[in-house]
Amino acid sequence: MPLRLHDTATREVRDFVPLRPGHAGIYLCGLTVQSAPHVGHVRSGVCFDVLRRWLEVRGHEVTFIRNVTDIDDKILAKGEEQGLAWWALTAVTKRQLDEAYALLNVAPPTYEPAATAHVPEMLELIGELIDRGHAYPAADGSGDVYFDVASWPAYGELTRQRVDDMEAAEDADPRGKRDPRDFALWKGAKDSEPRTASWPSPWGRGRPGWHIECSAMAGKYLGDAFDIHGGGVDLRFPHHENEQAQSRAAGQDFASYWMHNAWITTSGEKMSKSLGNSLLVPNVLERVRGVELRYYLVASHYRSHVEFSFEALDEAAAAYRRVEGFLERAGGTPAGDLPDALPDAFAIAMDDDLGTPAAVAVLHDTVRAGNSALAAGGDAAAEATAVRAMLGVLGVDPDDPAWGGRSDDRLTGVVDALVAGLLEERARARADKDWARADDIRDRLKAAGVEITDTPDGPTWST
RNA sequence: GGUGGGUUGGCCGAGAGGCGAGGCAACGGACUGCAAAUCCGUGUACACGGGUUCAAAUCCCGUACCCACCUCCA
Repeated sequence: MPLRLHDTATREVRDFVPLRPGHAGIYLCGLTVQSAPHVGHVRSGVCFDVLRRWLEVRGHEVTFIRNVTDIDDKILAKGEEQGLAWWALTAVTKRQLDEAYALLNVAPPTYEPAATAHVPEMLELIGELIDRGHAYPAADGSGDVYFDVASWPAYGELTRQRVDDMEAAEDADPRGKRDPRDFALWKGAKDSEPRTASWPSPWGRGRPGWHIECSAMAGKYLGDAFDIHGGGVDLRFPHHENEQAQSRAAGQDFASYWMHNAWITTSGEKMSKSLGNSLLVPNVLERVRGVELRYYLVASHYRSHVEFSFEALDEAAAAYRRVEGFLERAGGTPAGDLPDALPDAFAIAMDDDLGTPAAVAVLHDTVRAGNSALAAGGDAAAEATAVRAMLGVLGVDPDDPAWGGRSDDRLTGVVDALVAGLLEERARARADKDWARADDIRDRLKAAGVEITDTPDGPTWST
């Protein structure tokens, strides 16, 4: 059963055939580091982290590149607004982003190139496009360089749009463009902009356009042809269309597969800063743990719209705790990840364009089977191992050190001793049939966040 | 105007011609001193109107509503 992935370019789910057997190269458009990340931003990171994990299970060595856009109009504007140097703003925002990814157990990419560190590569690519007749410096002396859309007949193929049908942007400033649809490869510096935000080029000082960054960096780290290019759906046009046009016009094959994750909306609308701070990752994590948020994201398909709600988030957290509860009851499992322990149905679901919802259903089926075995007095080691293997693929294994593990062993020891004392007291009360006293102890522990579970082998507790 | 996606039970969320994914919640039963946890059981859901078919949530036609992109937004 081959792994099949949905390719936006062909609009179908097709077999994944890597350019080099046993290897997969992925380029994911990262974020523009101009503001703190919200839940929607990290969904992309989580979706492609799951893809990466699954490719690895399937025996591929994965080279995963995720860029950082650290120079653009908004960054300059925001920096000025906040009285910060633009590069100071991006440094702070980048740290927030790293933290958000870490809180959701999104593995760091193989390499994370920053746009500002790759200006020479971009200039080289722009020069190549000019030489080939697909780009031109603006005639108005602005120092801008544009891609010549009319010179590339395939333009529009990724999103299947005809150039003539496209609505020209109303606010498009034609400046030195030959056609309003031509887009900037290089933007000449303006006097109002800080000098640190421009670099020398054959066309005068300036800075790169957005699209050229990704073409240059993907080419540098993955080569002229690579397997998968990913990002959010909104990037299909113009960003990805433009990237593909540039790279192919420069003679590169570029991506074999295009994968796009869907949105998270709130109140039916796209998440944005105007909706307030409530959905920033650190704020959401005041309500649920990182692993629970990640479970919520992974439980729906990456190409499906998710309407974010705290109610749904709470439900997901409850479902996840059920799984955790099973693992605790089942006792320990052998260490290490065990792809061999993955149920077939789980693998089939994942092979079908990362069918995480069906995969999660298998997870729950296995948990129920394990719980049944335990309820019947048997052992559930096989189920527990399978569950942990599945959770590992989804990046939500509770024992993954990424979640921080036991916060403080000494403290845990202290609490354990205190709770043990109270449980002994309760056991005496129960033996005396002093139910009021027994229940009082249980209620007080519960109020403190300690849940008591009576088992045939005596009570256990968890937080 | 062009392009793409959607509308599934109280809620979330899969599926894509026949066999009721899974979760959360609810109700009944088992277990328990009572609970909790767990197990067992309980649902004739697929926007609307037509059509095709032995069979439609799934295909076709039409309608309504929603969303995204065509602006340097994951």
